[in-house]
Amino acid sequence: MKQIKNNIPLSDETDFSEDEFRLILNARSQRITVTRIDVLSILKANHNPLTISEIHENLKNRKTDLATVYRIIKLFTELGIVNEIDFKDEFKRYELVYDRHHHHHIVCRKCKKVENVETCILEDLEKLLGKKGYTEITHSLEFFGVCSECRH
Amino acid sequence: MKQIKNNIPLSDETDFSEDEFRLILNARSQRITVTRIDVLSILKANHNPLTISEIHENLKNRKTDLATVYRIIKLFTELGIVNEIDFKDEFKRYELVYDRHHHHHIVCRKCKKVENVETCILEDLEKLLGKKGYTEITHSLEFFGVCSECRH
DNA sequence: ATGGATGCAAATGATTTGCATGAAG
DNA sequence: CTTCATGCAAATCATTTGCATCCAT
Repeated sequence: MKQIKNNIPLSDETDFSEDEFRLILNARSQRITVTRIDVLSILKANHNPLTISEIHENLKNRKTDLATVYRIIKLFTELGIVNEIDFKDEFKRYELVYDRHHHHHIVCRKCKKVENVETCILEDLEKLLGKKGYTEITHSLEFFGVCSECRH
Repeated sequence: MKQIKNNIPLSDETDFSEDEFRLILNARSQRITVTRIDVLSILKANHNPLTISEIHENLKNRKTDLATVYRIIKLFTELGIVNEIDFKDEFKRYELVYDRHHHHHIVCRKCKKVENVETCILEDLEKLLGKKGYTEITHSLEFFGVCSECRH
């Protein structure tokens, strides 16, 4: 499923508004449910990549099944609402596509703290790959290190 | 386990020689077995990231258990002989650290062909992160696209 | 009303582990 | 001969799926 976000009028906010979210779901005939809105809120409240079980824990005031979280996150990923991030962990993490601009992460190897890295020197590289004949190029980039607090 | 490759005299080849391999294993009191040497050869013969089961298939003239392949690859990764690569697939892939210089990949989304991307504009970025207080910084970078043969 | 979303339980599939045996040093 | 690597089978664990029920439209 292709991202459709670009076909939807976007607000000036850096976050998805709930209205925008509703538009995206409607455009794909996806129902707006309490659980889906809850997951959106959790992602909005945590500007950090979350694992499936972290999202699930945040939902546990209401009784939501893990399978449902998997299904919702899969849907959100297909709709371009969420980015899947691999930190070479055992778990995938998911982050709201809350910035309209691309960014990356640096993860502390010890405390697992995540900070954003805003940059796009990679655009040139993608152009280079375009010349090699590739189309629809995307990339994923993660940094790993030990943060100042963890370095004793 | 830290990479120890830097403590070992390196040949001028771009590939690990078998001697070098033996030195690395010896330095860590790891035994040199037929299966381990076979896995090394398979990785040397395929300068493309391989999945565990691809490695296993290459071994199936001799009867090697999948669990053994997992164990060997885990060891090789810890020894710095092999890099683990995530292509947002369902499978992890492993590639011999055959170049002494860092490189990345571009993967065709359709035929899964892998090409190397030689570059290191990222060194500047790592310096930047160093100023932020991070140490022991590494990164992982993958590109995804559709190659010219797959674009009809 | 009707089809899609969810809960529940069972299945799947990659990866790991315990244990007995065989091979490397 | 002693320790560690391997084969085998079972366990583990994240993720997926089938089905009945519930809820959004």
